[in-house]
Amino acid sequence: MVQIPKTPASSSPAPRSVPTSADVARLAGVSRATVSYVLNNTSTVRISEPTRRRVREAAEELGYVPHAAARTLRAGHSRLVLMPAPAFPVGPLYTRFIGELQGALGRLDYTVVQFGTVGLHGDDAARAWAELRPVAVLVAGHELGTRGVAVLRRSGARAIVTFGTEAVDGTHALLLDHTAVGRSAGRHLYDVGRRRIGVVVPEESGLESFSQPRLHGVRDALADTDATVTALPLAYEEESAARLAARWRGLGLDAVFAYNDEYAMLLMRALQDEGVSIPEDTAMIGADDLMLGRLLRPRLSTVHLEVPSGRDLAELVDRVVRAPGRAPEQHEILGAAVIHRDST
Amino acid sequence: MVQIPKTPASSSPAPRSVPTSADVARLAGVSRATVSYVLNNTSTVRISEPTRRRVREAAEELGYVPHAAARTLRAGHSRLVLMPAPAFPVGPLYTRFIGELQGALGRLDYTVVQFGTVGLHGDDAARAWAELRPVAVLVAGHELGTRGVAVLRRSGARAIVTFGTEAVDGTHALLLDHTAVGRSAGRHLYDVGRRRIGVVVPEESGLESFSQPRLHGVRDALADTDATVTALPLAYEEESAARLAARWRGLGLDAVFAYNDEYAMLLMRALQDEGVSIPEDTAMIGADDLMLGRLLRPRLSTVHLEVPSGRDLAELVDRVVRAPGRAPEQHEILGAAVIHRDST
DNA sequence: TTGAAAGCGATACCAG
DNA sequence: CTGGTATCGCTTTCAA
Repeated sequence: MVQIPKTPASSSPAPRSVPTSADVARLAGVSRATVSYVLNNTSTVRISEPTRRRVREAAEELGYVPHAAARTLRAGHSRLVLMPAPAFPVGPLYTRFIGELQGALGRLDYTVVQFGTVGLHGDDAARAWAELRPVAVLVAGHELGTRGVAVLRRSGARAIVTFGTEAVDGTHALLLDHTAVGRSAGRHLYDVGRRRIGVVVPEESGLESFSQPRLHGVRDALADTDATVTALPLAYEEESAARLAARWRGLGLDAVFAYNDEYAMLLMRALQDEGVSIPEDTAMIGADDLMLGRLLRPRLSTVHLEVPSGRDLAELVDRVVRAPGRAPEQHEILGAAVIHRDST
Repeated sequence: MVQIPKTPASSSPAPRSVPTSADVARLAGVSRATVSYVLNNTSTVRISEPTRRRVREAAEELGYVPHAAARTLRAGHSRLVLMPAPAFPVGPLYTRFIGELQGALGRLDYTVVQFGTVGLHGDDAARAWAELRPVAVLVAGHELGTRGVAVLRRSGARAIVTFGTEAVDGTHALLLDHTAVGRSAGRHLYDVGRRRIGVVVPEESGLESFSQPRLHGVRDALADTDATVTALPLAYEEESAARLAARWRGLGLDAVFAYNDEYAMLLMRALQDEGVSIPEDTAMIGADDLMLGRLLRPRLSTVHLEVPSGRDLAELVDRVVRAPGRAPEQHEILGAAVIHRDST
């Protein structure tokens, strides 16, 4: 790591103690109850305008900030919507989705928080989340067992929304059926006349839940045809791609679905370095519709994923929180559309 | 958005009420105090082994999960380390950093949480964070004014660590001096014999705090030379790059620092499509040392950023939390090293 | 070695 | 319209 010289700067100000609503009440000359009424705009009770002003001014002057833990304790539940922080680099798609979700839920007065999950797994993770008594949890289905769901439910979570390839019992499930991605890719390659089709399967761990369904989707799409499907393990490194490219002609493939655009770029480079021409010798399609696909030559065909907007999910969460008795729903939310460019 | 058909599934289990430590005590036949002692491994008090077991079994059987809010309220502070969730796509570098940080702080028994910040700014954001009474806050310096710092301090935050281009008063500052990146790039281009140097400045908002220092760094490095520096506004879109490439020959540049590897890829493509050859006509260098740079042809020279590991930062946070009286420190943490490949 | 009880801060009854 | 006050779940003294 980079050197860290130590440079003392200005000294910190005297850390006065944290003002509470009692302090505000004292300064405003009212009771704590009144402070609470005013600051929460409680409508069931009428407070005179001068009193309101005095309270607000006192709060302002003291720099009063309500104590979320106290409120949570009293209320029995927080306004926290918990989701795990992603453990891998996320693309613009996901970032935008999260941003929308947070914005929308924020407007509905929830607090969205991404929980650091490194080192915690299964039921331990569920317990750690439950300690915060979140009102809702959004989580990948495979991170949550039946026990985890029970723990969260019992700890007061009103909405548990899972996403992944299969529904988790007792939760609202958003099904991301990646076989659809593979099916689209497979069908497209078949339609452009290819019959010996390779499918890149990343060797990086953590990607299996995407890569396997994508592979199976291709198999699915080509099951009743004369086409063959070959799985091609590939690590996200130049050497791995070079090795695969070196034995490419021996494989006798005329098309490849490269898992996604990034793996496609890696493999395209290696193949071109080997003198394999795309799309003439081998057609190639990626997935995710990243900018970089448009910057490759030939321009990369890709499978564009359609996911719901963060706003839609926010609405679902709010609906479930407010009607917690509702039976869990399952939503198929992953759409796939081929974007045909020059590489196929 | 994708269609969402509704498919009811199994009904949810009976939502029993949340077990508290009192329930555990009752089941184990001990007092609540004893439960607390056992579950927290309090060392100042000795509990018999059989009692410990009874308590633990009771907790297990009830699925007891402690209530973080109650604990926080009692303790006067949480173990929460708060940082804003990034509002833009982050690369592998940042993801790894966050992962390490969370892991390391988790091992020190802190809970790292990324706070959804969309729609909140300045003092409002600081107040929202303060409500959670975090023990530490990690935040980009420009998101936090003097008032924000005061609010957080007063609400009990023991460590406030800012990162950014300049120190924020009253906080421990991690200085990410991006001028160093520009300086490295500028010096390198000069060293390989280039004199008319362009610097890409992204038009996307939110990137100014990186792009401006990088630009100034180049100016800095070339201040006392015969080289010229030209700022080149560029949006991350193909058309914008095409427009820039179209007037490239008129600009008469023999080198360009492309802000980072992604903008470099965008511009390289556009220039090559215009028939500008790299590095002969124009040398190009990126930054961030992404995988994609190695996949371009020519392979992209780049500025590799050296940032501290998440572990180092975790250690700093822990140290500051435990010795809150300490004067704020300023650390220069950004190292920059040129990786010379084929594009310069 | 264990238990009783105070109290953290905010809220929502119920009296006045 | 406003003020006491009990309450949420947990930790931690102090007594037994």
